[in-house]
Amino acid sequence: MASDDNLRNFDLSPTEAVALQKRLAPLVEQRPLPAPPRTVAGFDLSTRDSARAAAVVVDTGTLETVDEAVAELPLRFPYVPGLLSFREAPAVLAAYEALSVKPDVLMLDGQGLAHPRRFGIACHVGLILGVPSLGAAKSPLIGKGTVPGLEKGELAEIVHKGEVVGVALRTRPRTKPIYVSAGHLITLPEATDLVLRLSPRYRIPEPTRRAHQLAGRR
DNA sequence: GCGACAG
DNA sequence: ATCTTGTCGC
Repeated sequence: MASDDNLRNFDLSPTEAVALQKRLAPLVEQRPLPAPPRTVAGFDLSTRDSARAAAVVVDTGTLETVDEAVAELPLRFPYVPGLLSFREAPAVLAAYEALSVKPDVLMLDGQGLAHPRRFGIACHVGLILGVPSLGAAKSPLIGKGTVPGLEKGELAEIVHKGEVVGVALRTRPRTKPIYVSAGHLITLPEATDLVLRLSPRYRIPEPTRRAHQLAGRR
């Protein structure tokens, strides 16, 4: 149908991409997960001439990797802050399709609602797939001055235009925080809890760490 | 108008 | 993201 064609359209100019974000942002929903998630898939990619995306599905209870996949696609959009999904989402979606085990939640390396137009890559991918998603970024796009306490688990809300759009979360003591925000079909508290539980030892949550390793460089 | 700016 | 070895600190 026509709506599906719109959602999957990445053949746009930066100006058109911004317009599309404004049109799709209202469709993103923040709501509780239907049930406690058993699996979370982390996505990451390495880029050169083409983009190599990797997806790793992790069991939230044991932290074991239960499935993984990679996909390679040519890069067709430049890196523009605020428009990351138009560059990375095609490869991420291909990696998702290649998975045998479909995850309960998607963890993207970037922002969700903590975005100037409330439409970071986690919102975009989650909306396209209709699957709960969250953004766990290594640096902020908005909310730069938000600093949480130094102990693991401490957080500080990222407020933008009067709204709490995410949190800066300390996943490791005295180490730079991870910026968490809801993508689609999940709440911020749920996203924050998941990221923390999936970061038992390192700053970067396990799903993302493993996907980063798998995407590797060539 | 001048900076800032996920990966 | 990518270019790149050793090194300081918990």
